[in-house]
Amino acid sequence: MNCEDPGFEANHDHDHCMESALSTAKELCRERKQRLTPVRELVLKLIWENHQPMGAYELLPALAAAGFNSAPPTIYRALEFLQEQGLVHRIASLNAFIGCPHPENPHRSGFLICSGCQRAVELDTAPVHKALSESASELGFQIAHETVEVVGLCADCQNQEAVDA
Amino acid sequence: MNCEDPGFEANHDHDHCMESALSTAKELCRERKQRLTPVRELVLKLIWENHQPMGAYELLPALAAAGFNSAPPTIYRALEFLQEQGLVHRIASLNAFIGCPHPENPHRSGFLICSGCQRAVELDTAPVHKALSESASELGFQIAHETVEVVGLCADCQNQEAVDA
DNA sequence: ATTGCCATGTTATACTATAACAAACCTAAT
DNA sequence: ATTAGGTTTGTTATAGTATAACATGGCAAT
Repeated sequence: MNCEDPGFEANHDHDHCMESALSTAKELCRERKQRLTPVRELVLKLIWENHQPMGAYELLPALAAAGFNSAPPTIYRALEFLQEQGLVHRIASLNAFIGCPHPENPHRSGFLICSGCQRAVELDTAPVHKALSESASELGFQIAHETVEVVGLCADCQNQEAVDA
Repeated sequence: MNCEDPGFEANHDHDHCMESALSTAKELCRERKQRLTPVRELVLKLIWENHQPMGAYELLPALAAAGFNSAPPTIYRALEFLQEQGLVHRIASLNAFIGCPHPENPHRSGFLICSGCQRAVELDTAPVHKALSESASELGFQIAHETVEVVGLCADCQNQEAVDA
C-alpha cells in the first residue's frame, strides 16, 4: 500500500506519510515558483500530522505555539494558498480541510468520511464524474466543480460497532 | 414538463409549483402524524417562493414580517423539521436550503447548482450512487449519506455568457 | 381539569470566514 | 547597493452561520 494513500488503515507509517507529503509540496512549489513560506508549511504539516479533516480553528493554537500570529486570517490565507496549489482540499460538509495525497496533478476530488473515527479518504472520482457528466449534459449543464462527500462507517468502525453491540 | 421538477426553466408556473409543494407537504405530514405548524409552513412557502437555494438568515426578515419571532433558532428549528420530513434539503457547499420536489419517498439527493443564476435542480443520483457504492465497497465502507453538489452553468447562462462576450 | 409532551420564545454564545488597512519582506531592475 | 513594486503577514474589526440552554406556551390524551 502506498503510504501517501493509506485508505482507512490506522497503522500506516505516519511519519513517512507526513514527510513525503511535505517534500512533495516543497518540490511542487519550487517547480511552480510559488512560495511555501514557514506559516504555509507549518499549516500543511499540522494537517498531515493529524491526517484527518481539521477545522481552521483547530489549527490556530498550534500556530500560536509556534510563534505565529494566530488570528483567523493567518490560517485562512495559508489554507487558501494550499488549496490553490492542490495541496489540501476543503470538505464542505465538515467545514474542514485535509491533505491531498496526490497534489502533483490537479483533479476532481471526492471523499469517504467515517463518522466513527472521523477519518476521511480521497476517492477516485472518475466513475462518479462520468455518471455526473451524463446527467449534466442531458440538461445542457456545464460542470465547473464537483463536491462529492460520502459519510458512513469504515470497515474498522463497522467491526468496532459489532464488538460493542 | 412536471411543474414540480422544472429543471432550469425560469418560466414555469411558479404559483402552481408552490401550491403543489405545500399541499403535498400538508398531505405527508398528516399521513405521518407530524405537525406542519404555521411557522414551519411559512418557511417552506418562503423557500418555494424563491425556488432557489436560500440561506437561513435570508428567510428571517420574512418571518419577522409575518409576526413570528425571528431569532435564529426559530428558523433553524423549522428547517430541521422540514429536513427530517424530506421537504427541504440542505446544500452544504452553499450553506443554503432548497425545497425538495418529490418528498413523498425519501431518497439520496444531489444537485446541479448554476453559478450564473443561483438556481439549483435536484439530480437523479441513482447512477452516481451506483458509482459511489462500488468505490465504497472496495474499501469496505458502508455508506450512510451522500453529499453531491455540482457547480457550473446551466444552458441559459451559457447562452447569456456567449451573448455578453 | 390535569398531566405531559411538543413547539416556540428568548438570551446568549459558539463556530466559521472575510474585509480592510498597515507593516514587513522579498526580488528584480536599475 | 538602492529602490520601486508586488507579495506576504500582522492586526483589528466584523460578517455570516449555527446551536446551547432554559423559560414559556399550547395541545392532546387521559
